[in-house]
Amino acid sequence: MPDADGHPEPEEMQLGALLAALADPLRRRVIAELVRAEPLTERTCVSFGLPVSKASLTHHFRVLREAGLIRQVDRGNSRAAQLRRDEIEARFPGLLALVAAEDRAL
Amino acid sequence: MPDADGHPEPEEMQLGALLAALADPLRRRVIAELVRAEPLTERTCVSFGLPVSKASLTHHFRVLREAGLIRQVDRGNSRAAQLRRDEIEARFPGLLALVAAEDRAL
DNA sequence: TCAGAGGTATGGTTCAATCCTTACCTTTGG
DNA sequence: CCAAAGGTAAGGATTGAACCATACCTCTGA
Repeated sequence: MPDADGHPEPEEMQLGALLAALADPLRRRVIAELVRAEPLTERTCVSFGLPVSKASLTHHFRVLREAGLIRQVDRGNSRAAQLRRDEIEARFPGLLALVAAEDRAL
Repeated sequence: MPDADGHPEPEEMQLGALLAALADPLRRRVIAELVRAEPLTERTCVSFGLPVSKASLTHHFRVLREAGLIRQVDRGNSRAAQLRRDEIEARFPGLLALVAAEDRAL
């Protein structure tokens, strides 16, 4: 069962949900940046500078979280988003590399 | 430019379109079967036994074709669908393996 | 020649994704 | 204490995806 914040366990991750999450260009941009960053990088939603409202940000990050791509942890003032790199790589090897390899010019 | 039937050239394939096409479980089922089959296997739309109408079949196979996943060639009586295995593998290595590795119990 | 199989096109419905605005909560930091 | 920042929730508009029924086209094969 996913935890209270909707993080699925690795064995609960669904390929369909991951692909659907990554089909959106904004969400793919977030994941691509995290893949290219240092392994344990933590970022706030706002820090990606996506051209949408705060409410839409919440939506997109929920999709990423519930698919299992990111983990969001409470940091008091904010919620830090972190790529679940190793867990994804173990279950769906090569997936993150595909996203990272995409042309940066979206 | 895609040809008259909407087949994109390898360099025209968009990761977003491929992921969106593969996000649908029926379409993923088609691709998974083709990946597991003999390399040059040709199948008709109907042969996959998908639980949708003929009109919906046309829709799904168009999505697969326009994303670049399959090639549909005229065989007179019918149109044969063939996986564009090598072209996809060259441009998005590992993508097909992910689909093929998914649990067969959809 | 013509019935049937494989596909496509059209028109229309339904449902979900995306997006926004507004309002509100929590924590930090002055 | 209180303003500002990060984030969520609720409500509503818009768009597109998926689906079906029907009609139609083309080719095969009896």
